[in-house]
Amino acid sequence: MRRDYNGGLIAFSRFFSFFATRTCSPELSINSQFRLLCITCDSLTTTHTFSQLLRQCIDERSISGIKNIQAQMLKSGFPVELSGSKLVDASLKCGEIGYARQLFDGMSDRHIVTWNSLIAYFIKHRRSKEAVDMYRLMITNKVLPDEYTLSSVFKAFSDLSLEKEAQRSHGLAVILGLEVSNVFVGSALVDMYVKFGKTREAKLVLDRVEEKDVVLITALIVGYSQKGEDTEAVKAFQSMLVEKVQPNEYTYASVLISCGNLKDIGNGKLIHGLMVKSGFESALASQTSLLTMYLRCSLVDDSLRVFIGIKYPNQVTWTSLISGLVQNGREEMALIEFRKMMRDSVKPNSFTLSSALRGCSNLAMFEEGRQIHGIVSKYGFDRDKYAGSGLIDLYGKCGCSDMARLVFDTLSEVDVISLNTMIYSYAQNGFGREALELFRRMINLGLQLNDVTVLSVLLACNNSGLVEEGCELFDSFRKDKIMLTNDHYACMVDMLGRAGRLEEAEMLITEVTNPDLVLWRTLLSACKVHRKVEMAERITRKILEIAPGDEGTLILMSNLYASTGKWNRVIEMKSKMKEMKLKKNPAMSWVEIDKETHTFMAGDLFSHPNSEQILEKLEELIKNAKDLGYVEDKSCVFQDMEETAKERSLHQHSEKLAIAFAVWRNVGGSIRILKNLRVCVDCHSWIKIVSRVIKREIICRDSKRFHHFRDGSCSCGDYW
DNA sequence: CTAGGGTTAG
Repeated sequence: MRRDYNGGLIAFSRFFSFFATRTCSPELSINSQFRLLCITCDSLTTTHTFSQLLRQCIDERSISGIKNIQAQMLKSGFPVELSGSKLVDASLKCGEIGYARQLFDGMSDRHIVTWNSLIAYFIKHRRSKEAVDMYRLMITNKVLPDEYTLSSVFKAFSDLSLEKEAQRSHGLAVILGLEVSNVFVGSALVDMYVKFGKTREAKLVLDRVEEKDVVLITALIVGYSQKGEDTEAVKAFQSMLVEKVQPNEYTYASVLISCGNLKDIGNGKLIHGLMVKSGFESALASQTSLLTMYLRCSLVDDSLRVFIGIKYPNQVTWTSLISGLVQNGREEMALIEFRKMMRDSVKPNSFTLSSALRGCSNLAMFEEGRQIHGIVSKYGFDRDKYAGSGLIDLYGKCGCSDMARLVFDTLSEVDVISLNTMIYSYAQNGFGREALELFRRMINLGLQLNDVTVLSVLLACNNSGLVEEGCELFDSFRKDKIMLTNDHYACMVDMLGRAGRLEEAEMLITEVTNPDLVLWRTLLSACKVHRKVEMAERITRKILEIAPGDEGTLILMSNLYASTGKWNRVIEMKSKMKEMKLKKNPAMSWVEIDKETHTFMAGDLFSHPNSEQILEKLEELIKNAKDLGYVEDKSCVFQDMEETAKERSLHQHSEKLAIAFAVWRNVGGSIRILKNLRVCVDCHSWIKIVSRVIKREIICRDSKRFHHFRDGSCSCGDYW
């Protein structure tokens, strides 16, 4: 019966639609068309007439058309309440919220659709506060929300963190039975609880929804994925397949991120296959997630293959690629891709910039980094905390803590991470007092410190010889029951060890439940500094029990024996290393000149195209230094050889070659050197004197910290 | 005439 009625209505409106398109011509104004139609139709069909005309107004975005129609309705005595919601809807679609609101306010009796349209409009334009206000007004007007109202208003609650009110409305959805019966309401609820971080609640809602669909389940997977409950995300995806719900591009986009987080390449590849099979391989967001997944699993080649297949990568895609490459130690390539992105006129955002900056700072590429700083300013991210932290990190790792501080002071919002980065910059560069002052400021601001904070302050004390302060802080951290990791202990062992308090350092290790290799090696290197052969041998036995033939340990012992003249033992160590087929990491230095990075290896005098000039300049610098009192320190040579050969080997250290090259190229400003190992005592005293000779600052970042050589002295105070 | 889910970061 009812179906017949509906069918009749549909047939009628089809007929009318035909009529309307014939009657309405673009030459006539909406006004005259309306009059025309009124003449040809009786009042019963007027509602349908309106629909046709309004649709045309929407197509033409003509708010005046809508106003005309309303005027005609009034004139012909047609009650506005009957068609009010259509007028409101048309106004909203023309982007005229003001007029829609005016209409709404003028109505004495409002249909629920009117309320829903307005709420939906506010949600769509992220005007959550107004959406909630409208919802509240609806309740006070005793209008009962329906499935449309509820499925949109929940987003506003999560946006505004209105948990209490959200719960009350959830209760309403339960009472109305909509939580179970309407999957739109269910998904909105799941999404809301997910945004509140309550995946458990979200799952409970999902379980109650009768007919689960792809959106509902995806909303939960997204929740798990974003909260780091990645195993749950993958499980939910699998059970979705079991229940024969087809995943779509949104689903793939989120579950793949979880596979990446888990480094679960097995499932990752499986899902990749599924994605191709179901035809979602060309959806950009899924492709981006796929790219991210391969990068997180360190499968750089696979990720590049995915990237090549992407026709129009957007900002997010590029950012994912650039940050992933940096994470995999492929900084140079990351920066090339960054340039390509800029060339393709894809705008960078703060994520992109902070990743590109991190690429620069890892390689201490000062010039390149400064150019990116220019881009940061150009796009207005100077005060942004993400881009800002990248800049602070860059300047810190290039030895300019002053510039890092300048950036830090312009940030619009200071948080734990930007503070950590700044403290760490000071720490690396040996500005312990400044680091501690910032740390105190952080405490005063009431910010919750984390493990990076702890490491940064301890490192600051360590690098500035503030042993007492360091111990006090460490004790206070222990007292405050702050989670201390092996890294924190290693820092303390290093600090105490360097200060010659070896027994205390060893005591500290016994406190650690699961001491790792690094911890013992740190102690061992302290033994080396203080030439405590017996203790070193005891520690070595301990290490070799955990890790037989550990490379670092054998090298350290070999060097210790060398510096105490026990050459027989040195040979013993070396043969042991040969047996294990271990080779020492070659010592390398890098220097960036005119945005080009030059690499130097210790003892390698010929591979650089300008070796001749470099050696000439080096000889000159050594002579100049000797005139001012430089004498080779042969304790830095760990091989038994003739005295002159020892001198020669010292002269071929990679940092000396790099500095000679930079001086020869006559670079302006400070000379910046990056080293993979730590700077030796001989080079350290040589560079000090050279900095006076050439009247130029030399900044050397070794594997552990910075040395600023200026006018014959070093910022580390000869303590490193 | 009104409704639900995604990808990048220090």
